[in-house]
Amino acid sequence: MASGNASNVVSIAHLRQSCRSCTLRDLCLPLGLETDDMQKLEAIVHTRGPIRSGEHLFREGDNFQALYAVKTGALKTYTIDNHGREHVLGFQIAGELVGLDGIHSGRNRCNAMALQTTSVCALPFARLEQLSRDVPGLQSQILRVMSRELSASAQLATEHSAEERLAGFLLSLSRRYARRGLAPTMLSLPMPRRDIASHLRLATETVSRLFARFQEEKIVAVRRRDVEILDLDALSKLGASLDLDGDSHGRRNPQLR
Amino acid sequence: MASGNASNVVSIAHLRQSCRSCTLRDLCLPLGLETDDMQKLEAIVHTRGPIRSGEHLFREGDNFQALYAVKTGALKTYTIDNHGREHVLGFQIAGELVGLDGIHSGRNRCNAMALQTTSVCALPFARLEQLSRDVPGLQSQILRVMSRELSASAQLATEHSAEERLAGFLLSLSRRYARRGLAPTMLSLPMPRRDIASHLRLATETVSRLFARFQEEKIVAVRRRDVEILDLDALSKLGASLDLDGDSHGRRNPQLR
DNA sequence: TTCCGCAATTGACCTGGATCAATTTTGCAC
DNA sequence: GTGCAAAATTGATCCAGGTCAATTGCGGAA
Repeated sequence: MASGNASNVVSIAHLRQSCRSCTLRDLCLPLGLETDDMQKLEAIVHTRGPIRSGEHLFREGDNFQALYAVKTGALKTYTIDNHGREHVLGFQIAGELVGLDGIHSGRNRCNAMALQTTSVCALPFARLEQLSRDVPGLQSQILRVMSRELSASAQLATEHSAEERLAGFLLSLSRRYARRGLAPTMLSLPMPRRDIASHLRLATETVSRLFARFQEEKIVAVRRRDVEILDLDALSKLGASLDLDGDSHGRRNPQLR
Repeated sequence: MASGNASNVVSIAHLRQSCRSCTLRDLCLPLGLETDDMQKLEAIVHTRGPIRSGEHLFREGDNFQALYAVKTGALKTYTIDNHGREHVLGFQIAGELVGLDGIHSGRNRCNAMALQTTSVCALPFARLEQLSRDVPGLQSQILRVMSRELSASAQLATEHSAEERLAGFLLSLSRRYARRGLAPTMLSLPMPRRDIASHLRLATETVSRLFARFQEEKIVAVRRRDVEILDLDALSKLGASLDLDGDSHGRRNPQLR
């Protein structure tokens, strides 16, 4: 809590940034809103952070109060089942939303932990719901985001080989990095192998071995958490049967237009 | 199309039923709406059916027009990946909603096929969205339903043994049957083993063997598609680490709250 | 009633990925 | 720097669940 260290140049300026001037406005909820609607949204949003690596934004069972949009950094969400096993549900990077699964029960359904120093915008849900009555664009945007999450999650629940899942995961990350303007081929993974493995239902050793194999095959260059995608086509081929972004990128049913 | 056969006494009366008098009104979207709000909802809903076993309600890639609420019968949703493999995403029985995943892209993201003779209510999405601006209860209900789906899907995407998954699946079905007033211990499965297996990422043989084992252990009595739950406690123990209904039935974090 | 064909079961075997067990590598506190 | 603990890799072995192959129901058609 005390001081911002060197790696924590999260720029307090950033934290005060409004939706209108936010660099994430095209990724985040306000996407497509008019300027004055965005102003209304700003009125209910407040920034929270920095949350340091390992700290929690919220925990399973907490009262569900708000959705959170990641501004900088990255989170993982996970649950602990009643055998004490951790299950990583997903990762969210800048511009992405967490907490949607808490709406139903009024309690958070998972834990959200920072993987790096992270700041978020809190969107108090009651007010957001209220506001979305007056701002149709906001209502549909919320529904769209949830719908996309739903497709993505359903995809992840399907049966695929370890190779397909890791390839799909890298492709998903690549697209999400690209969306926020980063190089789609130079991934700097915010999470340890353990978490990737848990998310993909694999052992960490398997993830490690797959990275080694992909590297062997000149598909990626891996150096710990830095992954460079060398052969996007090859990777796409391996991961094509999975669409973890619900984004229909590949237009996979060309006959149906 | 020609004639309603014996098993198809879906009673045309049912099909004309309005939301206000629908036996499913407490399961379905109108849950918690005032009578006059329900009337508004009725105005946009129209019944469709019967859809016979094996026929499709919609297909992947179709223009997304409407959500559907199952009135009678049962559906499965599935995708075909680009290796031609089928993945069963889920099943929906009376009172449950299909099609939510199509909102985002404006196209249906999966195929919906009847497992039995089935009738549904179509809820044209554009109108539903419109209406939910005037009817706050409807808006929150939609969000709640999506949120619950999201938790459930995330759960299914986690790593669990074959045993845990099948137990969780039976428990989920049991609760869903109970919700609509059927005996929670006498399940009449609308789907073949193949589909259960695909949904749970197992081989049909594994499902079969697990049923045999559960029967061996006097946890269930299985006769083809009829499953009687004999020992709910034992089954709950096996499936407890999975919450496929996003329903927090077990209140599994007693220390919180 | 028998015949057909699919659904389900059962058994024998195999394998992808898990588990167990060492090393390396790296980041960090001092 | 040096020491230490966590993260990652690599190798050897194991096993849950898949695959392959019969066999056995069972419901419908004629």
